[in-house]
Amino acid sequence: MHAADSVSNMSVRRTPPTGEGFQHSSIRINLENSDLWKSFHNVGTEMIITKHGRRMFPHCSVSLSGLQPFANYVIMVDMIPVDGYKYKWKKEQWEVAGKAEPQPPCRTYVHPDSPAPGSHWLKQSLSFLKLKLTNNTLDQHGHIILHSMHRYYPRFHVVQADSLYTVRWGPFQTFSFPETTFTAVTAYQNPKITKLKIDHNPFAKGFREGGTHSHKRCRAQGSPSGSPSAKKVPKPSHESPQSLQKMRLHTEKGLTSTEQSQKGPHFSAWPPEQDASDRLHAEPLDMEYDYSCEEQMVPASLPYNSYRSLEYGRYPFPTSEAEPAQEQPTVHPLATAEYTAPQHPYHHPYAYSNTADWSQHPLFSYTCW
DNA sequence: TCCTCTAACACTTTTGAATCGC
DNA sequence: AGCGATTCAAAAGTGTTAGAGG
Repeated sequence: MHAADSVSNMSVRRTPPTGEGFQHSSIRINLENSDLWKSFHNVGTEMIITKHGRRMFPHCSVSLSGLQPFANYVIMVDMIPVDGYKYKWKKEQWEVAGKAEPQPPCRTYVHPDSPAPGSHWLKQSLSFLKLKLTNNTLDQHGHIILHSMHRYYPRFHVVQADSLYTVRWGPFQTFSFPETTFTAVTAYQNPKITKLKIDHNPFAKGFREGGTHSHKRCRAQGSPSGSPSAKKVPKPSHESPQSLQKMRLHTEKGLTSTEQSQKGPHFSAWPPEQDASDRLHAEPLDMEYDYSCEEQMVPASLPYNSYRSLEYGRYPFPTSEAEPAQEQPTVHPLATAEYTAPQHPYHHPYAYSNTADWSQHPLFSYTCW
């Protein structure tokens, strides 16, 4: 594993630059194992989802900086559909197979250490190893529910809050990484992904190293991925420190997708807004390219809005929340004038009356409660 | 026929309790 | 008595496969 030496870094352009209500204005988030993610992304990351829940591999691991040491934070992750399509694996590539299924209940995984002071989060990287994905829409274990053959990306939320119950009042920031996009599957489709997983995932050693029944069986039956002594996949040449440094950090707060696309070529591909035909294959992350991570605004998650907008509409934002942040330092940043996406109004779920309701909200599931 | 999903399999890793020594 | 290191068994996790089901 090369987690420590590979970091995808993300900075946050805070708005406004001053104001006590935005104390975490310099929050930065790094994807710890970004090299591994990129290796998978270059092939077309697939994540197994099962009825009882399956961990992600690679798993989400990030490090934070810029937090206030004595302020409490809650760190959360949810999964956002990349687009409105479902896919199928055909002739060694992904093809669009129609419109996406209606979105399952949206759940958020809360990091088990939450809430914790900034000093705690700054000490070491955060691992979301225990986050599990399921295709069971009736799941009661709090796993994140996804549709098979659909594409998603994880979204990280850093919320300044003293408890899970005050999260809804805390200012928060949202981050995502382009290389973490994946296709949810119930069985691996791309043999290259299988090979990568076997090479990197310690739990798959039994399949990597020879001598086991499974391997002999796989090999005897000509499984394309069942090679017990699978060769180590050479590290992509683009993983040099120099190329990593080229990954300019960029976050755009309060930009519409159109505005984002005008900021640079990489924004046309992230957040995922492009035509599905552009994404049929794995999207190699060209390191020479100014590929970057940006803050993925919660309300700007357009692919999800068709599903969520109705829900948000049920919980109108208090009028006072829409005041400029400078005047109301404690107001939610997404409700500030800086947030210019009126066509996709984001309403903080003030009106959620219980955790069951919250669990259906992207930021308020009971996953880890 | 094709595609997707599930359960079982054999193996490794992780976890936590028990034990030991200082 | 308290603490840390070590050991060991159980639990949890892995990808592959055959077969079921739509």
